[in-house]
This record gives sequence, C-alpha cells and structure tokens, in this order.
Amino acid sequence: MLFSCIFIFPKVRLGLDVYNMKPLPKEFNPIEIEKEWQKKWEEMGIYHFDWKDKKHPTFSIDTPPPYPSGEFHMGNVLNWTYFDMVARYKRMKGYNVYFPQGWDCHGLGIEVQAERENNVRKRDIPPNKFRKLCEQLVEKYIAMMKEGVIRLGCSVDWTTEYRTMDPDYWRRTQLSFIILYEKGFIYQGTHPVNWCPGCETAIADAEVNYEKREGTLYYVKFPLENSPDHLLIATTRPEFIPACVAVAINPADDRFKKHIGRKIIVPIVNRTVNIISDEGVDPSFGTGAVMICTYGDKEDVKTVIKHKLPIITLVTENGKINENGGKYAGLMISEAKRGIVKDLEAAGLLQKTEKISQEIGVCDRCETPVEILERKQWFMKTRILTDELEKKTNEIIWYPDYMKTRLIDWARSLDWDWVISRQRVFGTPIPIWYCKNCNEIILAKEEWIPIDPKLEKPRIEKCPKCNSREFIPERDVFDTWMDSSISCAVHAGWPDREDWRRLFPADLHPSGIDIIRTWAYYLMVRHLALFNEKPYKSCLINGMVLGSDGRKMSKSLKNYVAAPEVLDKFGTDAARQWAAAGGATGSDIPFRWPDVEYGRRFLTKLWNAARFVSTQLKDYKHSEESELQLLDKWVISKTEKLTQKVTDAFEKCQFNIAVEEIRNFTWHIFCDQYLEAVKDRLYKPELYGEEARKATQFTLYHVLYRIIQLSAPIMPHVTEEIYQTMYAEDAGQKSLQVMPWPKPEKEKIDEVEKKGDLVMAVITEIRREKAEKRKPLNAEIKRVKLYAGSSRFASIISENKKDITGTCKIAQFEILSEKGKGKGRQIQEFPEMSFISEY
RNA sequence: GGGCCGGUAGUCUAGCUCGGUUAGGACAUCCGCUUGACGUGCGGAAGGUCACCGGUUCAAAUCCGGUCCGGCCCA
Repeated sequence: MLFSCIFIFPKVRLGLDVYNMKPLPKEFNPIEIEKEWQKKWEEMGIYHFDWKDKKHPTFSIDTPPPYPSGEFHMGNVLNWTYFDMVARYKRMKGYNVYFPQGWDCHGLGIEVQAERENNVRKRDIPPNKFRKLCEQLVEKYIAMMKEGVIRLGCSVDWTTEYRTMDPDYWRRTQLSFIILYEKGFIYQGTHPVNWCPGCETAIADAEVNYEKREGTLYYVKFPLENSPDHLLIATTRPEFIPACVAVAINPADDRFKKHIGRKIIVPIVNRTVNIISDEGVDPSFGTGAVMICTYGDKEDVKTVIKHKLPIITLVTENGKINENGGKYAGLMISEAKRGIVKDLEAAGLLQKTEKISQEIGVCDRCETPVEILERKQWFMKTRILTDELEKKTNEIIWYPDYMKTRLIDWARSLDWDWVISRQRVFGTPIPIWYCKNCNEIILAKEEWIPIDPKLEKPRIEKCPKCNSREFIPERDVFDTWMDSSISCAVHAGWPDREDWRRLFPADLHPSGIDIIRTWAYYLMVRHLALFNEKPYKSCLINGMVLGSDGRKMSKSLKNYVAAPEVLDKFGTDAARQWAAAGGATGSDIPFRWPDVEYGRRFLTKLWNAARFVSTQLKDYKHSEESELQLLDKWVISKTEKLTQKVTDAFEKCQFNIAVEEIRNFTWHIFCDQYLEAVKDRLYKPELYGEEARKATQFTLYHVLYRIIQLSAPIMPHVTEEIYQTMYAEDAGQKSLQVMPWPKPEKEKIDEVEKKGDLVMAVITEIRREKAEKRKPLNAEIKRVKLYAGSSRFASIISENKKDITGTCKIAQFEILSEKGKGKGRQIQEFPEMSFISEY
C-alpha cells in the first residue's frame, strides 16, 4: 500500500501552502498560560450554549449546584475535572454543550456559620434579618468557590449562573411543591424531632451537644401477664414508664428468649405490651431487657419505626408531662421522675438503683436536656415511586455500571417517606397558611409565588371553609434537597421556556458516590412525580478523595491538602491529570503529590516535543507531496490506534485510560522512539534526500496535532497554547476547543506497523546494548553484523538501513538473511534475529 | 447489623466484563549517559506466593463458593 501526503484534516485547513510556523519559546510557565487562556476563552464566549442553534445535537450536563462551603477542595477538583472533560470532549464532538452552574445555598451549615461570624442567635432576631446575614455569607463563599472553578479551567457557561436562595429560584421550588400537592404527593404527618423544652423549638442534630453526666439506673419489676413471675428492667428514665410501648430482648439472649412473643404489664399504668425481639439490645447492659418508650432516646425512635410500634406522646413542648401521664400530668419531667420512683418503691417494684455515667444530649444554647417529640411535618410520598424508580434506573447508563445497584438498594431499603419540612430559617418557605379558626390549609396559587407566608398573607379575602379572615403562616421551610432536586428541569429552562423539553432529561448527571442516596435519589423521585420521566440519561460517579495515607481527606486527620496549594505549585493542567489518572472512574482516589508532579513533567515533555517540532517545521509546505517512509507510516498507524482507544475511553468515561494512553504514546512512542529515529533524517537531508525530510515534517505536523487534540479535554491550557502558536493560522479556528474531534482513520492502521516494530526493535536492542556497555548513546559503533533470520526480515531491515545506522551511529552495517545460530545478542521481541557489534 | 466496593513489588495503580502473552504503568531505589527539544531528560537494572482457603478448567489475578482485612454509605 502506497502512502502519500493526504491531509488528515482538509475540512478545517485554510489551505495555506506555506505559512510561518512560529517556534515555541523555550520558557514554559503553565500558570501564566492558564490564566491567559481562562481570560481569553471567557472573552471568546466559546462556552455559551446556543439556544438558537437547531443544527447541532445538544448535550446537557446537570451540574450539581454545590453547597458554598467557602472552600474549593481536592474533592471539588476531582468532580469538576470529570464533568469538564466530558463537556470539552462533547463540544469537540460537535455537540451544542449546555454546562450550567448554580449554587445550592440553603442549609443548616450556613445558619451555624452565620451565627458564629455575626455572634447572633437566629432565634433572637427576626427571621428575615437572619436570612440577610446568611445571604451575605453565602455570597462571600460563592465568590471564593467560583474563583476555584475558574482556576480549574472549567468550561462553564457563566450566563446560566443561579442561586437557590434567590426568590426567583424559590418560585421554581414552590411551584414544584404546588404541583406535587395537587397531584396528591404531599401530605402532613408526624415525625420525631429533637426538641428543646427550654427554647420550645425543634433543633437539628448539629445543635445538640452531648455531655457526660452521672445518672441513676433504676431496676424496675415488670410483671409478666398470666404469671406470678416478672422481668427486671433497667432504665435511666423511669418517668417514661407511662409511654412504654414494648419491652425488647436480644434473640440471642438465652435467659430471656423464651419470653419473646409473650405479654408483659407496664407498672404504674397497668398497660399490657408485647415482649419483642431486637438484635440491637445489648444483653450485657442493665438486665438485658429494655423498655421501649416514645421517646426516651434516639434508640427508641429506631425501634419504634422498625417494629411499627404505637406512639404515646408524654411530653409537652414546654417540658411537662401531659394527660397520658395520668396522675403525674402537669408535672415537670424531673418532678414526675421523682414521683414515679417514689411510687414504684412504695409498690415494691423498684428492686435497686445504681450510679452510671451516661451521655445525654443538651441544647447547645440553653443546655436543657433535649427531648424527642413527635411533630407535624410535611412529607412527600416517595415510596410509591420505588418500582418506577428501579425501572428508570435500569434505563440510565451508569459510569461505572455497578453504581446503579446502590441507588436501587437504597430506594428499596427505605421504610418511610421523605420528610420535606425543616424547622429552620434559611430555606425556601413552604407556601402554606392555616386558617386560624378552622385550621384549613391554604396552599399558595401559582401566580402568588415566589412568596414567604411569614411576610405576606394569602391573597384571599376569607377562609373558603369557614369564612374566617385570619391566617397563620407556615413557619417551616423546605429541606434543602427540595431546592436542588429539581435541577434537571430547572437547567433545561422549566417552567419559563416553552422548549425546556429539548434539554430534558439531562444527558449527564454527575454525582459523588456519597450522595447517590440523596442527590441521585431525590432527583429521580421529584422528576418522576412531577413529569413522569427520568431526569437524566446517564450518571457519572466520582469517588472520594483520600489523603495520601488512604483515609478520607480531612483536616482533623491532618492529611488535608488545599486545592489552591496544588494549583499554585504545579498548575491546573497537572492537577487535572491527577484527577483523570488517579484511578478508575467511580473509585476513591488518594491525593498524591508525585502524581501531580508527574502531570507537570508530562506538560514539560509535551512542550519540549512541540518546541522541537515547531523548529523543524519552519519551512513546511502542505503542497509538496512526498512518499512517507516506513517509520512515518508506523507512527501514523499507531496514532490512529491511539485515537480509537482514546475516543472509546472518553465515550465510556474511562478518563484514567484516556490519559494513560495519551501520555504513554506521546512520551514513549512519539518522543523516545519516533523523534529519536528521525532526527538524523531531519538534520541531514543531503544524506537522506529532501523527500524523506518532507515526509517527516508531514508526519510531525499531523501526529503532534493529533496529540494536542486528544489531550485537549484533559489539559486544555497547554494544548491551546501549542495550538495557537503552531496551528491556529493554518487551521483557522479561534480555539482548539471548538475544533472537531478526530475520527480514527482505520485505513491508516496498516500492516506496515509490524515492519516498523521490527525496525524499532533493532534500534532499541542496539541502544540497550550500548547502555549496558556503558557507552554514551551518541558513541559510534564501528561495525554491526545483523543476522535477520529470514530474507523477508533482511529486506525490511535493509530498506530502512539508513534510519537504523543514523539513529544508532553505526559506521558499517552488515545485514545477513541467515539465522545467528546462537551467535551474538538476541533481539528481545524478535528472538530469531541477533547481532554482533564492534566498538 | 445491612448495601456496595476494594485487597496486585517499598508506595499507589491498570488488567478481572469475555480465563490462555514474560501481570502493564507511575513514584521511590540502584547502575550508566550532558546524545544539536527536554538532566523537569535519556538508556538500563532490580523488585510480585496477584489477601487467604477451596472449587470449576488442559489452563485462574481473571469464573464460582467461603474466610480474613480495609473503605464508603446507611442502620
């Protein structure tokens, strides 16, 4: 097969016959280059999604809006690099890529920070004032994180930026709630919450402090039903006896397991309850039999849910015993405790007491012991969607595939619906009022939103049920996931754009492995309920970033590395290589300085190779045809194979494979082997002929170009700089980022590659021997006698004799067809060949 | 306790879907070389019971079962 100089990319070439390829400067400062291109790309506007473009297929990325913690960490570097590589790859593949960016602002974390920074308590100031403080803090944090995203070179379309705390975003969250309400997915119910009787408010887990205190363990006799016997039960909270709903025993406990399924009588109230079996009971604590009350502690909550036990509310919002406490009703909890203990003693039911050290939860504000109360909450019916969710999950492409089972198993394991209300301040208001007179629920109309019921009355004259004119606002806000779990529809333009279905479902939803059960799950249930459709077509999972010691990266473990430190030291393109190459997609990857350093060294290598090529192409002309030599066809064939492998890897989101293939090819095949083998040709046209030099120039031009194309999604900055200096004038596009992705040209994957391997094997073996003889590589060899082992091999070698003698500096090269028969040094990859050298 | 994942040279990692090359690569180590792009480089060397036990098979890092250890998430 004859090879001539067919242009690899005629479609995009301006067709200049001769152009002045500028040599690349010797100095290479990645950080300066990165800053420059980040600025220019933004000016060029090449990342703007073109809503008017109906020609190119769209590719939409459901960028998960991050929680603005104020710090851009290596975990962010990892996941942003993942989806930015996809965005850049798809853009080059000709897609009209939609890469939005939002910020998921609401949440307890910000509330806690805002309290700390402003030295205030949210309960002490008006909600709206506190909200403002939160908003200011969020803005500060967003600015910090945005800088990180820009520094990482992410090809975000900043015209799409949004914040979930903006009333215009509330409008979407509230609208979705109204739709779900009207579709019957929303209901009110009760759910246990942490409650501070001192502050008379629900508090979050994060607001509970645990303190070690000395307590008393009371051993109380519970009579067995229809039996003279009793069970001895140890409890620290005898005041909860009136709320006892069961007695639990570990099924492995031989002392008690015979009682499982029988009934027992709760003293004081004389109620009969079941004796149940629960593995969670510690047989060595107390007597091994425990009473389950609603609710004495968090363990009770779990047990009640697990065994579907009834609930007896005992404590009021201000910490008193209610009517269910019988004769103790109206007493404070501590008073009731004393009274019950006294009565138990009098009845002979208190066998003994002992002192124990216990941890109790107290309010972080007033130090009052926290109680667990059933409170009204809003729910979304999610469990009825589980079958549909499983079906849709299986339709979605997961990278990697096995991650889908995480979502399905999680959905299947849920015992209750999603609690969507929160007793907080900084959140999207729930657009609900209650009639003061008859408690009728007033749901906001679509045209009222965005609305904060705490600040505005419902826009109706009177209650439709009882005609009352007074309303009480819902003070609860939505769980933050209510904001972020409609991102697929919102990104697509819902509800404002008529054509929002064009970008829905999203083509890709990226997610961390740790938030599959939240983000990926809530997205599914919300969109299934709202639109009866899956929200995303594929899901890309990134693992966690570990410290170099293999444990999850965290400041407290002292294995934390800040992202700016990494970017300052080695630059973005090096850090991106770490993210891409650190491990298989979806697996956790440790942060390793040597990996980033290696990335940086690759950038230098690529730069130097490009610089070498640029100096050799000063007089390169497209128009002059010349026949390619064996090694040219060899490296082109390998380039096409590389293109195929890298394309496949990107299609499957196997970034580690893509980056490894590119680096190994560039460093070892292109630089160490091809460049070294053709240098002599380039330097001595008088010996090899001008034709051979032109063929080499052609090859250098195209192979380097292919390398930067394939590397562009991973290392956008360095490849852009090389492109702009060496190729832009000729190729005629304003950025490498908008150049078409190369199609592997299979017809150039050729049999000659094997012949090239043979020639390269000879060169490598001669160099290897030279190294072992401790000779410099440019040392001249007087004579090499090669036993080719066959006439076919001999003729291949002799056709390419000049490349071998030139590269290895051989003065006299003798090629024999015969076998060496044990004479001389064997060539590793071709053991039928051997050679003898004389220095 | 449950779900998922992992265990490969001193360290990290690829390969496992679909069994068959001398188990690939990086860092670190050692030896050599300033070769007209690059010493941030080039050439070379050493380093492995592929966690353990058993099974399937002509053949297992790869498939199956079990055990141990680690991770993430949840209870």
